[in-house]
Amino acid sequence: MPDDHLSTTFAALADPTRRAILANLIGGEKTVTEIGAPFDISMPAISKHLKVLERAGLIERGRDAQWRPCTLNAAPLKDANEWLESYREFWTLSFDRLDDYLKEIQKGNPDGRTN
Amino acid sequence: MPDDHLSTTFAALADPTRRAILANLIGGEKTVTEIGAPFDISMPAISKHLKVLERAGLIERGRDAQWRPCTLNAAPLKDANEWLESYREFWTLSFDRLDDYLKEIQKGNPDGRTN
DNA sequence: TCTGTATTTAACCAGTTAGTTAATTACAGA
DNA sequence: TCTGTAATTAACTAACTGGTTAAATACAGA
Repeated sequence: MPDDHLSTTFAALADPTRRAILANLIGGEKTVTEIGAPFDISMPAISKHLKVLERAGLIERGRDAQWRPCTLNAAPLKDANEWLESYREFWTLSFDRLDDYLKEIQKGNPDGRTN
Repeated sequence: MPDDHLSTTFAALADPTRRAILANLIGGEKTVTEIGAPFDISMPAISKHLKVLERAGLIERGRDAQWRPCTLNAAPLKDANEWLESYREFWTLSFDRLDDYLKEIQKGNPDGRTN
């Protein structure tokens, strides 16, 4: 995995377990055990996922006795969102649009415009 | 890499070469050779990147004699964008906000609110 | 200081990724 | 049909990923 900021963020998001962890942290600070509870994998596996999220800057880890509470840091998602944003005009223009276009023709609107 | 839709999309985006290829296709249809030209890697390597992008549904490939023109299909980015969108309220609330908060206190606004 | 709980590290494994070079396929045109 | 160009496939390699189990570390409290 290349080590630039955006690549690290997208790579961290390319795993459903990690996305679920982030979603879970929306509810606020959680310990590692709490984070791991919903998943059917070992604690070391959770620990590794947390390390990936931490390296991507998507979580922060505190210290409270033997607990290491994690909190969400969504800041890197802002950059990811900005990257995606420049494609916004294209995702409406893709297949969906073509679909609409074809449906429009079938309805007897020969120039295919919906507005 | 897990094979769910969103994971495949994010994984495809987790590489700067592939993101650059997509950015390049904003300019319209391109052949494989044209796509590869800016990069210092072999054609087979480009071919593999295109296969990853195709599997993620981010490009489509046509046929014109011995050329295989590629076009951007941004549709999968819409889902990625929607996933990110649910974190929007949090990325303003993270470190940046904390920064603002600290600056606000220093300016002598004891309750740290900007509004 | 001993015990129990929370978490990480070490060592390992199977599968994937991103790249390589060499060979192959697909096609247009002389 | 032969030649040149476009692109993919094959075979290989090194590094990374996501998981495992077993061991180590860090801490609170009796």
